[in-house]
Amino acid sequence: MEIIDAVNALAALAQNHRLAVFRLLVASGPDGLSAGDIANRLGLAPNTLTFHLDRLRHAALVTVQRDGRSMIYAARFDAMKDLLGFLTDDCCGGRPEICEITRPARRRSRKAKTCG
Amino acid sequence: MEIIDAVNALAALAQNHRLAVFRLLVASGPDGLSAGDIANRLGLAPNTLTFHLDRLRHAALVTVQRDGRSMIYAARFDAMKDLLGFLTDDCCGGRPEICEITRPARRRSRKAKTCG
DNA sequence: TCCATAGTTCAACGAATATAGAAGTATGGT
DNA sequence: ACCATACTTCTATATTCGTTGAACTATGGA
Repeated sequence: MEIIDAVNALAALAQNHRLAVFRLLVASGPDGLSAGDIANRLGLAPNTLTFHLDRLRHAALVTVQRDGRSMIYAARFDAMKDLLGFLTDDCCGGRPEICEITRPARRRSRKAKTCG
Repeated sequence: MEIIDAVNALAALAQNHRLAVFRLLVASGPDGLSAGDIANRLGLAPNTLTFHLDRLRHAALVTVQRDGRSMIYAARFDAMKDLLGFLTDDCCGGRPEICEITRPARRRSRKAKTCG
C-alpha cells in the first residue's frame, strides 16, 4: 500500500457520516446493506448518502452491487486490513518490546475470536 | 472512544504530510524527534510543520515536550491503539468466523512481538 | 405504457483546509 | 545586552468539502 492510498482511505473515513456508514457495513458483514437501509438507519438524505458512499467506494473501502432497484453496499475487509497494517508499519523500528499497538485489545480467550 | 474522537484522529492522519510525520514518529518510538529533525527529513517549512503537528496534537495522536530550543514530538501509541480498535468494533457482528481484520498479519511466535 | 420506487447526478453555496510570507516568542551562547 | 537558533502565530488566499434542492436514470409492477 502506498501512502497516497492510505491517505485516501483515511480521508474517506474521516467524516462522521462516512465513518458511521462504514462501521455499519463492517458490523453487517459481507452481505452488506442496501443504500436505502443505510439511509434509514442513519437518517441521511439519499443524495447525501450517495455522495458519501462514492467517496468510500473510490477509496476502495466498499463494494457495490445492484439487486433489483436496490444498490447493495458492503465493506471491503481486505482494504481495511491493509490500512491498519500500513499505519503500524515499522512501528518502533527495532524496539518491538515497546510496541503493543496491533494487539487488538480484549482477546478474552483463544476460542472467542472477537473482532474488536 | 466516541465517534467524534475517531473522526478527529482519522482527519488528522488523512493528509500526506501529517501521515508521513506520524509514521516517522511511530517508527522513531517513544523518544520522538525534534520539530527540526522532522522538518529536515520530510522537507517541510517550519510553519507548515507546526500547523500539521498542531492537528496531530489536538487529535491526541502526538505529545510535545520542550528540550532547550527544540520541541520534541512523539507518537501516542495508546491513542493509535484505541483508534484501530474502534474501527473494527463489532466487526461482522455475530459472525466472527468471517472477520480476520484485527489479526495483525505476521505474528510469527508469541515471543516475537512484532509491531507490524 | 404508465407510474412508483430506489438511487444518482448536477449546480450552488457556506464552511473548513493547506500553504506561504511575515512577524513574533523563547531559549542559549557570547 | 545582543544575536542566532528553533519554533510558533498571524494574515491572506486558493482549494476542497458537505449539504441541499431539483432534475435525471433505472428497475419493477399493473
